Amino acid sequence: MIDLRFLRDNPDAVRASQRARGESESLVDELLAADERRRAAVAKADALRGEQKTVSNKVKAASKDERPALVTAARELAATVKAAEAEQTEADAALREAHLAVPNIVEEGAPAGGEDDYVVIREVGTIPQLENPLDHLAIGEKLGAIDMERGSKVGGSRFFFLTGVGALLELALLNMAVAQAVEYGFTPMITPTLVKPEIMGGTGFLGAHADEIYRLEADDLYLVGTSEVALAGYHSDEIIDLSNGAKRYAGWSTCYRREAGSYGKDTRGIIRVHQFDKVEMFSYTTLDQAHEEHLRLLAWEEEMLAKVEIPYRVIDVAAGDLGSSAARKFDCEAWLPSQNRYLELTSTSNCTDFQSRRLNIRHRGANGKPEPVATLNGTLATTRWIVSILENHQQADGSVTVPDALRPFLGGRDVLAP
RNA sequence: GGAGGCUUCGCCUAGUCCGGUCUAUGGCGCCGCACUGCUAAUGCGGUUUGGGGGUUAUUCCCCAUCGAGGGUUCAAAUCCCUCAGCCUCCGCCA
Repeated sequence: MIDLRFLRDNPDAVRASQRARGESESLVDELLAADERRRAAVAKADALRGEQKTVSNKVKAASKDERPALVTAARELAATVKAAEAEQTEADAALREAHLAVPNIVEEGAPAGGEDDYVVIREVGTIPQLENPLDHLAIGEKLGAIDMERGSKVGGSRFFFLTGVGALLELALLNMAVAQAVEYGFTPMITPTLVKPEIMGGTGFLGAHADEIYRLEADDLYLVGTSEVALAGYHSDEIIDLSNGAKRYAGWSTCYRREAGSYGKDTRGIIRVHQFDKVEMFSYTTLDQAHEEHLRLLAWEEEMLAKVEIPYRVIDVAAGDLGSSAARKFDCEAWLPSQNRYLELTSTSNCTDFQSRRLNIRHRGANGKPEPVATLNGTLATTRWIVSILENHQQADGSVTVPDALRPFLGGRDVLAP
C-alpha cells in the first residue's frame, strides 16, 4: 500500500508514477475519493459514539423516575450509532480495496515504459567463444545431471529430476550462496513454502499475476514462488528494532510457479520450470536507507556471479515491468551461449514501504514513534544458474569446468565429466 | 479426530462468576528528572497501538483498541455465538 498522506499531498506525483507504469490514473482518483469518504464516515461515527457515551452515563446516574424516558432516547441514539458504524465499516473496506489496487510508487530514475524499455547499466565478463555450443540439457544429459523425461513422467511438463552430479552441483551452488550471505551478516533461514492468504496478499503477489501462484483450495494455503513471501511475513504485525542497522535474512526454499501464459516459452530443459530451489536475500531497512541497501543487494548478487565466472549484464527494469510491489528493480542476466541471448539469473527489488504497510511491519523512528520499514529482496542463487554454469563452462570434450570458488563446495572437484 | 484449559496496552499479571465506579491493577523492563565522587540503590513522573482535532514550546481534547469477527444491551474486558492460536490429556500416525 502506498502512503495515503503522501498521496493527499502529492496526488500528481502518484499519477505520474502510474503513467510511467502504463497503468490507469483512475485508480488514484478512486483511492482519493475512498479516502475522503472514509474520513467523513469516521468523523461522523466518532462524534455519535461520544454522544452515546454521555447518554449512557446519564442513564446510569438517573433516578428510577427519570430512567424510562432516558432509555428510550438512548435506544434511538443507539440505532443511529449502529447505522453510522455500518457506514464506517463499509467505507473502511472500500478504502482498503482501493488502496490495495494501487501499485507502488516508482522510484525516481527508473526507466519509463514496458518490458522492452529496460536500460542496460553495465556488461561484465567475457562472452566465451564456443564452436557449436551444446545447450544445458544436452550437456546435463551427457553428465547424467538432468532427467527431464522422468521429470515429466512423474510431475508433468516443466518438471525434472536433478540426478547425481546435477544434484550435487545444485547443493554446492546453494551452499556457496548461503556461505556468502552468512559472511555478510545475513541470518540463514529455511522457510515455510505454504503460506496463508493474508501473507501472500501482503507481499503483493495476489494482484495482476495471481494466476502464477499455486493454491491449495482444500486448506486455503498458497505455495510460495519465492521465500521472499515467508521472509516478508516473518515480521508481520511486529515493531522491529532497526537501531543497529538493517535486518538481513537469507532464505533457502523450494519455489513453485504455475507458469500460466508461458506455453511454448523456454520449453526445453530447466530454464522455466514449475519447481526450483533458491537462496534469496531479504532486507528490512529504514526508508531512507533503502536505496543504498538496494545497491548493496545488487553488489552481493554480482559477487556471486563473479564466483561462478559467468558473463552477465545488469539491467534497470522499466516501470511497466516492475510488478505491483517494487519501486525499482535491477536484474542480472547471464549470457546463454546456446541461444545467443541473455537470461535472467537474479532480480533485486526495492519495495520501499509497499509490503510493510500491508503486513504492518514497523520500527521506531527518531521520535520513538512507529513508522513503516522498507523491504528489499534479491536473488543469490537458483536452480536456473545450473543452466548458465553448464553452458558457459562447457569444454570441447563434453566436460564442464567447475569454477574455482565452487570447488570447495563440490568436494574439491574441478571438472564434471561424462 | 475427541475432551478440557488458556489468549488483557514490550514481558508477566489483577479484573471476567455477579455488565456501568475499568478513564484496565500491580511488578519487571525502558525513557526523563532529582539525589549522588562514579556506578548502583532510592524517590518522582512517563511508557499500547491506530485515527482525528486544537496549539505547535510544553501540553491538551475526541474516537477506537482487552486474540479476530458477529450478537444481546441505553451501556460489554465482563453475557451469547462463530473462528484462530497456544497448552494438557486421549485417539491415530511417525
